[in-house]
Amino acid sequence: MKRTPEEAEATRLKILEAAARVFTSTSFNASRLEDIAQEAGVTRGAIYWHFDNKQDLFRNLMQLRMGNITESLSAIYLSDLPPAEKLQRLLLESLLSLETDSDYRNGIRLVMSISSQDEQLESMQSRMQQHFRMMITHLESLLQECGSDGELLSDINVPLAAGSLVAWYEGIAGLWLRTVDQSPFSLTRDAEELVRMMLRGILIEHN
Amino acid sequence: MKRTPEEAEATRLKILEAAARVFTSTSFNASRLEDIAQEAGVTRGAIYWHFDNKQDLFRNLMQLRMGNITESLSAIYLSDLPPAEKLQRLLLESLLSLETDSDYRNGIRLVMSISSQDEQLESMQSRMQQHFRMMITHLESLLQECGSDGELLSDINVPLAAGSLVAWYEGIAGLWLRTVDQSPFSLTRDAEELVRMMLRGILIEHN
DNA sequence: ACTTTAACATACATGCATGTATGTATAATT
DNA sequence: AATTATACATACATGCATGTATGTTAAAGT
Repeated sequence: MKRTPEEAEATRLKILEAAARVFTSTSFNASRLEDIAQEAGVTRGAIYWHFDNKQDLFRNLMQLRMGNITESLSAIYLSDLPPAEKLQRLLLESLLSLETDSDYRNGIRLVMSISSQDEQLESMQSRMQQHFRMMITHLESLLQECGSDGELLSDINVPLAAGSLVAWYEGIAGLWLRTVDQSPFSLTRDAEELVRMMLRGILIEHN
Repeated sequence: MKRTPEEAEATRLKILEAAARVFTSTSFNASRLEDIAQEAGVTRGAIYWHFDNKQDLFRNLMQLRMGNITESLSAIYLSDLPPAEKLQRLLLESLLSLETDSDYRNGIRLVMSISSQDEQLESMQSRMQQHFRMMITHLESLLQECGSDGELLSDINVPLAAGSLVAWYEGIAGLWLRTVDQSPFSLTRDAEELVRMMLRGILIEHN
């Protein structure tokens, strides 16, 4: 039953994709390796061949998805738009991607799911903290640039505003992900207004 | 080993308090009834006497804490302050209570912990959804009143603003609860500024 | 005083998901 | 062509937390 390297890699990816579906459809603990294997069309033996254990599988999946997320965001971050526009686009894109990009959505869902989970995942927890701190830092420097451009309201505390923005985004994402079908708002329709409302408390408006 | 009704009620409360500590110190699944019993100074037998099972224990605890939370908030909500001030105080009090009131903090922690947990708690999940929808509805009517007072920025979509406020609060609370010791902000110091920043995008400012 | 029943403690049964050990077929190596 | 190592499948062992059944003590009823 030996496979070619390409076949092996294919089943590895199938397992990861199946894991993504199962993990995001429920919690880490409630996800049985048996279910993941079945979803991938293999047995648990295949999973234990490619990954050390359940936690390792989750870690690999997270690393993959978090990479995608930060990549798609840093594309905007590294562009040469004016900082105020960068900020607005960053928030807008993040919100819209939740509804339009199922990979991104499931990635975020995965990321948020470990917030208050088992301590088996505490290494992931600290990685997440690190991730969010980095996001806050990025937003801080963006806001700083906005300040240099005179786009910032006079009495804004930059680190506080950055933290508030990240928290706001997490909150919106969490609320929307929980409701999905019967959400109080549609992102494709309302994202722009949500961002405008939020930034109005931080940036100077000019139309 | 029969106890007086007072003694029995005392141990019931001891179990609930112990459950609160254990449940909030980790996840629902990772919390063993053995640990809770030990924390309460009883055995699992006592727990199974007072409660049907683990889920029932959690449900009773949630009901208790959610009652306290909504009670402390509706005190402000039902006061006869002008709506704009009510809104500001509601958000401010909610944030400050996180840091000052450990019962409230643990209640919120409990509430937020079931966001993406086992489907054993799906009845709790729907109750939570209901709870947050009610909060959104309350905020909507408050914002509506603000509108009647001419305190609302002209182009505000009230339901959207209400949802955004709830999401923002959840986000701040979640971020703060995860960090606790090394948080990017201190609530007692920064809550007022956070609220001002947030409401500036919704209400008309006058000083 | 005797019986009953409440409020637990203790002991036992059970399931269930994980992890491991072993089997097997096929690709790669010599 | 024979051997070896790979990529799994299958079978087995283990632990562990839940739930249940039974035992025990003391308060309440009669």
